[in-house]
Amino acid sequence: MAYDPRPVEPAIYKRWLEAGVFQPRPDGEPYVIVIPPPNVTDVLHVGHALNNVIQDVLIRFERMRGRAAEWLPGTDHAGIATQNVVEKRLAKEGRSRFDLGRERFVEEVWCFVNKTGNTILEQLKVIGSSCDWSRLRFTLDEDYSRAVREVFVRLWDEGLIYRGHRVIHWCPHCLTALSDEEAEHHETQGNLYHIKYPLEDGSGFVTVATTRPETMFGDIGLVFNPKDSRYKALQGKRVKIPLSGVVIPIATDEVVEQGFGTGLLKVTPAHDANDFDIARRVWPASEMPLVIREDGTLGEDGGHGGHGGQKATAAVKNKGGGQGGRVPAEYVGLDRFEARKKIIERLKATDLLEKVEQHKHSVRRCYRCDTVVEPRLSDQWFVTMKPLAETVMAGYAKGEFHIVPERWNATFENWMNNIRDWNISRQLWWGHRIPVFTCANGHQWADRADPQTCPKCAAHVEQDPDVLDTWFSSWLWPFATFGWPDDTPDLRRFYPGHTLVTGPDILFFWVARMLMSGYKFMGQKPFRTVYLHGIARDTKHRKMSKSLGNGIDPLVVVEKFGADALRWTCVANTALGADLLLDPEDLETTFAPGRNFANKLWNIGQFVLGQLPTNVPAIEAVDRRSLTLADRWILSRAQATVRAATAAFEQFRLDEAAKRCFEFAWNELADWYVEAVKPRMTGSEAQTPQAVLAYCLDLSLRLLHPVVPFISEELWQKLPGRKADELLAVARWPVARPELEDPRADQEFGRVKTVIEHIRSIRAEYRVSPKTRLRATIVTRGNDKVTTFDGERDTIVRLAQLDSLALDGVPQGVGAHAVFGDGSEVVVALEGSIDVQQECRRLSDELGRLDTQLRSLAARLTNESFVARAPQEVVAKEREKEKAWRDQRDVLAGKLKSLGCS
RNA sequence: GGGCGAAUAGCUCAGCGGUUCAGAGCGCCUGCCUUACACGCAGGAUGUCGGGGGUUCGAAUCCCUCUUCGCCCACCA
Repeated sequence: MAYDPRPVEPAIYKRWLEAGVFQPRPDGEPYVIVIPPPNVTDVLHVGHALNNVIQDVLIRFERMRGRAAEWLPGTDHAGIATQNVVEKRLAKEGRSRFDLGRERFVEEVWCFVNKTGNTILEQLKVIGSSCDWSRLRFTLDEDYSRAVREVFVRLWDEGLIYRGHRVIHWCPHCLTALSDEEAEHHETQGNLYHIKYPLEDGSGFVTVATTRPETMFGDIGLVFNPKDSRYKALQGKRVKIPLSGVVIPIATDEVVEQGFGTGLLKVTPAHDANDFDIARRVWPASEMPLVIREDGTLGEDGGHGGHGGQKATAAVKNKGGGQGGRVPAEYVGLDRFEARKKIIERLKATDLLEKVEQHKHSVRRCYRCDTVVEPRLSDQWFVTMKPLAETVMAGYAKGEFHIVPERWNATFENWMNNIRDWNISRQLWWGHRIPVFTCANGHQWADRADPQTCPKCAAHVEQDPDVLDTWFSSWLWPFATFGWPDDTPDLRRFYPGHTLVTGPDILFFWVARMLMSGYKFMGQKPFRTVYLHGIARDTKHRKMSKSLGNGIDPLVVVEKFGADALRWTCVANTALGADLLLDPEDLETTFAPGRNFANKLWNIGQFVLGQLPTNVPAIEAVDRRSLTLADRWILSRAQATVRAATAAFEQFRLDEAAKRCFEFAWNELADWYVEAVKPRMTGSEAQTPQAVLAYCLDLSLRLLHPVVPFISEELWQKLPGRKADELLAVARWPVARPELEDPRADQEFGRVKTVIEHIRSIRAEYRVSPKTRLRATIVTRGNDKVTTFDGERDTIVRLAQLDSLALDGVPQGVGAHAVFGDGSEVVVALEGSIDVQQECRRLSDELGRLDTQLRSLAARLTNESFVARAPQEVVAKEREKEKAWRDQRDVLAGKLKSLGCS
């Protein structure tokens, strides 16, 4: 019967919850991880699974090592994302948020969040996440909101928050401003349109290259590089914007690259950050007309940037007459991309389009809805980031925290050292409302409370309508979750945390900013280690995403293969920081290894448990003299495994730790020890192997528990002597016992394995049925002591399926030979079925292989530089090897001769 | 334009600062339902470690360079 995780996993999880083992023990040194809070509306995808499995492995490892393990869970209100989800639902009913109004809309969102917000948390439980659910947080919790507000007010009072009038990224779909980080770069194949701007004086035209012709109604001038001799004559002249006829000046500016396009640049200050800077240098008094509305259509709606601050001057003369006539009527209301097409057609028709070139460039898109972002002049709240970043970098330089893998250092440093101010206002309704108040008399301040009247003049006050960027609340996660700004016991105990586990995609969004807020408000780092894991991708290396439809539903995987299998794949297939590649087309290949391993463990458990009496002696109570070579070998391997696995976990090499434990359980314990020990399991001699088996199974389960917690717990429960309330989840992590380390046993049992493998190999080579028992003889030489094999004679007989094994006798009749060690031989009697020709070929192939190796070894050893410069122990080892091989070769050669091979 | 990463068996990848490192899983071939396990057991085959150069006694492993992919950053009109 194969192991079925389906009934086991939920039951085990329930037991953990009931026992309260996920809450940190009251004593002991804390180990703290704060979860990257998933969006409340999220449903679990593989990315979450990977992220949370890694955290769970680390937290379970440290919990077993006796730390007070605190894994703080929670969710993020995710302003834009959540608002979008609810708006989409409203849209299905033909309604918009404007129909509801702000208050009712926010109620609607709360309603939705309260109903569906726990979905992902329940899913995290399904995959085994051992979060401290008693400390669950949400970024819109009352306490948490207080922290957000406190931070805002403090920054405001320090003058680190300011109103900026500048070109920001605007999403025409989400209808909000975005930060630089939220506008993702996408390399795009576009066009460079060469457009003719007629000179005002009718003396011809100049050509300007642009990728965004639809912005031209917002042009306030053209510039060329002062060094550009081609255009000297244009200085001071004016041109007409095609299709609108608005007259704009020509000037010079250093930033214009002569080699790009025509060397003439159209300046659209309200829709291009670079042009904004140019305009302020060249035409400081100029108006900056907005010609694309908030929704992405052409027209002049004023909007957030409508009050430009500067008045129109003579530099811009509106030929069409009248205010607001910059965009010709036929384009007003057209979507920007339609407008682009139409404009190009018209330009072509009026012979004002000189040419169109293909042009690859980076287009920014909204990280939430993928809409092409519109640069737009606007008034927004910004945080001055430089001082915050500098504090972090001072701590970073002192090594107060570090990033693994290290290769992210450069990226992190580069971003921090070139930090730009953070646009924190969003034109949304869902989120923390910006606590800035303005009275009728123009007094403005940030407030912890909601004032009704102005403290200075008692006038009526109004609160800023916008909300804060979601990340302005999540950047406080490591301390706001523990009660800050109050000085709580939790905060004192759990700050700073230890390991922050996340993907590199939110290094800037979240990690860097948490560091800044941590240093700023807590006076020190929020965590010691930032562990950046890979990203879940499909086999074509594409990020898994809903839109591509290449995702894998972790719950389907759990249903088909079990949570342990899912976890196994996440852990074993991702080397430190490497991406996790999964094939959505072939779940079997992707997840079967974990399921198979769980099944193997289950069966090892079935066997071992079946052998154990209720009172198994502890391993330390076993008389050392009763240990056989096989016992000593597996016990020694166990110690090596403990050391290797512990070290690997400590270094975040989860894949290595998992694989090492896998090898111990499967390849060493099951494949060799269990098979070797079977004959000893009956009778009075059974006590020792029982103790060894119990010890090895217990050890394997402990070591594997962080990775496959369910099956390990299930089996561990069944070990004899378990008290009813004992749980593996809080059992002690094994420590290597030096007294059980036995390098000699490693070596000697290694020889036993070699002999068995040789015999098996010979059997296969000569196609001897497994049913046929064979007779074999071992002739030892050199260090290959006959006593070694004598002690394990039964093992060899059993595992090589022999009839009898002679030691140091004279091999009878004809047989197949294998040489090993210091020229020792194993001879398998094969009267009748042996083919001398075949045997000759086998042996001479072997001899050939040996000769080749020997030659290269000899070359190395006769190389004086090698002997002189290589480390002594390397040379000594090579010498030993050479001697053994030489002996083997001599024996082989002798055999060939005696067989009469040519 | 700058930075980073990847190129190793048919596939997905290990190989953690050099001398049994040429590996694992899956797939493939040959035998096996050997009373824990066919989600298994045993035995096999497959790679000029992307190309070129260099350092060294010795290089998938370090340095340089080229090619191909991917990612991040940038005021690529």
